[in-house]
Amino acid sequence: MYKTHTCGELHRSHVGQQVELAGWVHRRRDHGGITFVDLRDRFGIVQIVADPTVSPQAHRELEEVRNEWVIQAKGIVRRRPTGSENPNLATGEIEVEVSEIRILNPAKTPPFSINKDEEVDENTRLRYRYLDLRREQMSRNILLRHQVVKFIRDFLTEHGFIEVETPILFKTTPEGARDYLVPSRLHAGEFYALPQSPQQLKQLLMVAGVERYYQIARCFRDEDQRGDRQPEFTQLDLEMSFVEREDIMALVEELFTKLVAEVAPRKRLFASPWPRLTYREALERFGKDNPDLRYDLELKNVRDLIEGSGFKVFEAAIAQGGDVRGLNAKGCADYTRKQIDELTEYAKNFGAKGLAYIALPKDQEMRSTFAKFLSPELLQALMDRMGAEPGDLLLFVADAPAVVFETLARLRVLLAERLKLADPNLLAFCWVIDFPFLNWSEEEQRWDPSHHLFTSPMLEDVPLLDSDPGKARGQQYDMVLNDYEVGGGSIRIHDRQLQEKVFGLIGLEPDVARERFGHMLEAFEYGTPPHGGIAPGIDRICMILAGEPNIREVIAFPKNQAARDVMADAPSPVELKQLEDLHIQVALPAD
RNA sequence: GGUCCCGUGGUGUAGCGGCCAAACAUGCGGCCCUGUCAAGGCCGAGAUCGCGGGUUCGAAUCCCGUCGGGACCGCCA
Repeated sequence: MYKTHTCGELHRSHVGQQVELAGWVHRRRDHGGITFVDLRDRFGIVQIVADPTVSPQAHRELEEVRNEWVIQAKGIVRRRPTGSENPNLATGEIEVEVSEIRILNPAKTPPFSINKDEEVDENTRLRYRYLDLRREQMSRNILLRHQVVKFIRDFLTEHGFIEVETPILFKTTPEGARDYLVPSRLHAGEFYALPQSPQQLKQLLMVAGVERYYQIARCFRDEDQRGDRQPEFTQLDLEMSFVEREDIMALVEELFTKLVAEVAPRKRLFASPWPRLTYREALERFGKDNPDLRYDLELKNVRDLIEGSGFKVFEAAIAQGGDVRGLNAKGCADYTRKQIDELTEYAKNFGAKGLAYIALPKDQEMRSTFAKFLSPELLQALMDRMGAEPGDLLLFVADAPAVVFETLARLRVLLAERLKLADPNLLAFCWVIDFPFLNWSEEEQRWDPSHHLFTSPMLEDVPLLDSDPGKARGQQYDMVLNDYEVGGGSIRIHDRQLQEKVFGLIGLEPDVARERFGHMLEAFEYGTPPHGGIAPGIDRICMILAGEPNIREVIAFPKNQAARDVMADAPSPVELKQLEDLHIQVALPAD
């Protein structure tokens, strides 16, 4: 070993000890006569002192040394002279008086500073990710991620789970996201697919009698990127046999409640036990099924109040089966026309034709897009419904229900951001349950599973699959945290007949279903336990626990928005020979 | 496929028609300095303003295109 101690562990109890340290030069302060170097390793920073009268060799070597050089230092730990302790440093009570310095590897000046927490262009950070990861914030994030995964592994192991690896080379499932394909050398014209999740495999492990499975599983989806989406990402994939919805939810709730206390003690839970919302309730109150519960700003249905008011915009929407709902932007009555226009423009992105509003300034006259239809009684009724008082701004959307929900949900998030309503130290976990089992897809003209095609309907709703499939509820549950869906799961179908029925409902021809999922159907005939599971997203959870704005900050080597690794420059062209081995011809787009 | 935003020394910013062959901070190089810890002092090097075209007497600044990056929509069972 190059070191007897880590930089971070040294303490006044080590005073008098001869130590050997190795690490990176974090900073160097050359006073001419005496030189200080902050030596950094993963565990912390310690000050080493080179006094030319004690060791001319060490002092001379440190004259050469620059930031990020890798060095080894031998010396004696001693208390710092009184008055020169550094309370900002964990090791600030002591220092190491060096007797010998060995330069292990010099370093070029890095393209950005490692020892300072300053904004750097992300492209540059990604090109030099190995340097970026040396920076305190990134190394903290990577450590946090390790602690999260470690906690999960320990917790689940204690609860009788075993981690089983599943294949990365598997089979295409065209009904989900776009697959990443891997050509087969041995089977010309055939392809493996990288798993979008180990869904089928974990169910087959239940058939195999594993009963309690988990995996820190890499998943792959070839879709466009977002701040919370990468082409490859990591899920805690988990499955249990002989359980019902409640069992999974209780387990996961306990897991993450304890995890937060352990690895993010400075964060507070918004509510424990976690609130549960039905899908319908989430929609009614927040406009979406992954609501941020950290603040109120709830949607209110005002259709019954407004019906018959004579305001054409509202009446027309209602006549077409639409809704009228609103939000109370507390204290925003002084928004200018321009600010409201901005909100309106934003709302139009989501299909709303416009925004109706009532501004209620204190000491001034009310302003409204539909003032002349607002009788004193109607105004009062609206204010009562919206919980409004002078100073507030009421915003309304009248449209098809889906548009109303989407628009108001977006406005709610936007306003909360502007009004700083969301406490960044709060973790608002909640469950959303009772999802519709199927959603009607307009463009495909058929039913789509709202979760995935192995999700079980509520057993009491199975008869509805024949009579009124849209009314059936699924045994699905989503885990939501601060405006993000961080996990989804369900009780699965474990019966071949029911599975085939669902395949039929979503328009999978029996022969296609057998070709793609024959192994599942067959397995279900060999004694399959009732089972279910969930798959929380590790990246998103770490991102929120770390307080980061995107998932790339908690992934050591992420891809950029164009799904490129800018450090290694992947993807890249390959040798013709490689393509020939794989029986692949490249057909580039014409232009 | 679409919408919006950004691109100025190594890094982060300022400048947004002439005062700019570009300013500030930091970093970098040299010299001085024995108790600093974002050490300090002095000196110095470093950008044809992403690229191409256009408008103009004059462009970092305005326009068009292009490339790169980011946010979002579509997409993500």
